[in-house]
Amino acid sequence: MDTAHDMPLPDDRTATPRRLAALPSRLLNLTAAQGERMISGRLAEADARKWHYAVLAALEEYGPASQATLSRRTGIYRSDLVAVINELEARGTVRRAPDPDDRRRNVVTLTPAGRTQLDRLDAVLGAVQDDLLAPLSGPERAELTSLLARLVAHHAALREGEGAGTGR
Amino acid sequence: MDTAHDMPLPDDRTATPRRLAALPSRLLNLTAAQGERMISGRLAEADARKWHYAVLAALEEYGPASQATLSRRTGIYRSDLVAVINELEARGTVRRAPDPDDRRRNVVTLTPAGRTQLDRLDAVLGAVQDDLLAPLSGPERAELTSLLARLVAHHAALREGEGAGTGR
DNA sequence: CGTATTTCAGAGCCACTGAAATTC
DNA sequence: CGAATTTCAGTGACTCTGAAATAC
Repeated sequence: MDTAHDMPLPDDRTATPRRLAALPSRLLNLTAAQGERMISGRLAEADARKWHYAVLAALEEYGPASQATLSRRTGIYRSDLVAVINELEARGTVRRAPDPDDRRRNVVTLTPAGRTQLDRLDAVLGAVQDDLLAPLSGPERAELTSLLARLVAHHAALREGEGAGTGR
Repeated sequence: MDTAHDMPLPDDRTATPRRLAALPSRLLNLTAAQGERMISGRLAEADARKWHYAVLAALEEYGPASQATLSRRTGIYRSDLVAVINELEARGTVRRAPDPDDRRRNVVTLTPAGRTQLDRLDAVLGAVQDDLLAPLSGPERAELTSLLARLVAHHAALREGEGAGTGR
């Protein structure tokens, strides 16, 4: 028997083609998009965007840093980071000041309000991860995270070392 | 001991904050983005985009269909599907004709050239999946795919059953 | 009438490029 | 001089909204 499902409706007009249904890159896209939707929604309620969290987290862990360093640590493009810092500064969660040791740079510093906000966002993001991974058990979540982390590390390493040889 | 690694360089200015490093939603984003980059690059060499593959695959599996049906099966927005069908039609891989039974509709049909192109794209996409999942063993790839598929199914089901409010 | 389909016009976000001005 | 930093201006892809025209 293969009708013993309580799945709602494998309607013919909404059925997903087999080639697409099992395509890892597609599943990654869909889950990532779902996460994005949840996160931007829930963060908007806290007057924040996901980049805010990344910057605040980097500042909390490593202390004050230049924008270029923050860009490398968060993966946000230097160009786009400018706007993010503007927003954070406007909310009073970071301070931006010229670096006296190297006058090309700004030093970005976490404020007490920023620390508080980071805690708030930690809670929000934690809840979202929970909703996102709801159908998975604890060990399964750990397994998924570990597999993804390995993929990220692998491709990050490739990006690093593409100076001379193949050029892809 | 924690120096027994052959990882290249945990440089201080490029180090990823712990909060970000283990965040599932972030790992999903990064891997999905990596896949996107690879796919759009490799597909461009075959004069295609990923939506092309989705539409061709749907047509191959279920036969001719209206654009609305294709939209439901591929997840492409009705609005955006128009351009995709235009592109496919221009390449001779699909045919679009008014449906005599329901004159609101177009019937989109796969051409022989479309079938050939689908085979080509199958090969390209297969190779990309392989590169994307390179660091994982066979069973690990299957595990990842299965976990992701469960997440997708779960959230898709949630989206279905929210009828009352929005009217969709 | 309400509903479905195709289509266009456009908003918003994101990743990314390019270049200018400044400073090292 | 070359290189790094901040900043702005802008492109292209993708998701999604809204509305019009047509037909059920």
